[in-house]
Amino acid sequence: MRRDVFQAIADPTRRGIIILIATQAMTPNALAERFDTSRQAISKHLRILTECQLVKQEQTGREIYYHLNATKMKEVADFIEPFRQMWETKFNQLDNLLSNIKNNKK
Amino acid sequence: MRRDVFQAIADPTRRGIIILIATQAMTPNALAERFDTSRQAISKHLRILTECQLVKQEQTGREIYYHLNATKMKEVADFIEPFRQMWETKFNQLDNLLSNIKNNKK
DNA sequence: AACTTGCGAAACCGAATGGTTGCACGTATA
DNA sequence: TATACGTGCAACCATTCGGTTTCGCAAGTT
Repeated sequence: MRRDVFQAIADPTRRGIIILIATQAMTPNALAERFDTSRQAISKHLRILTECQLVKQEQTGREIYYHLNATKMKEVADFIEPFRQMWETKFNQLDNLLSNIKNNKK
Repeated sequence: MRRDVFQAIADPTRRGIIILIATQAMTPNALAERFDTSRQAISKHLRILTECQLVKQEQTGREIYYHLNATKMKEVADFIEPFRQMWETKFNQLDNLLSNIKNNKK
């Protein structure tokens, strides 16, 4: 099935998985211990993350280590980035407002 | 209902709405003309965007203009940002690899 | 060879999603 | 006042989602 990165990160458990494997690759069993769900449920999340290429598999023996493919995260960053100016200039406007109030009080 | 920004941007139509109203506030009717769905469907999307505070309403007469609240987008940026180094250093490694090959050929 | 371990896939289930149609209500206009 | 317009809301529907339980299979272990 055609998967979408935005849909993949919509689920909080999947965001948790992403954060966990960012620093170190992990197996489904190891991941399942960190969440309050079954291994199979984690496996389904990993399937979704794999389908949209947010995650890569690396099999060693009967264990499968899941790595993060951070490059794919760039798609989200590209969507967000155009709006960065908007919220940062908003803070600047607030700063200006505050400094104006400060100057008036003098 | 408790809404989540990540879930809000998971839908492509909602991302389209966000992009459209980023530059200029728009009414539901005006938005509906830009998509291949009914006005009511757009209205439901706007409700979801409003509930997670990605969007603000401004009523003038019988028209309601929807503005983007870009500040809320920062929540997504905060999640993405820690991974930026990972994909950027990956590009750097590729650059190093390429320059090494180039040097060896000399 | 028999057993255990780690894993994915399939079947099933309740809840949520995204869409539609029909309606109600306030606001402008004739 | 009667009519048209802009909008949100409720009811309904097919599909998807996230979870569980059960199973099959390959890889180690005894």
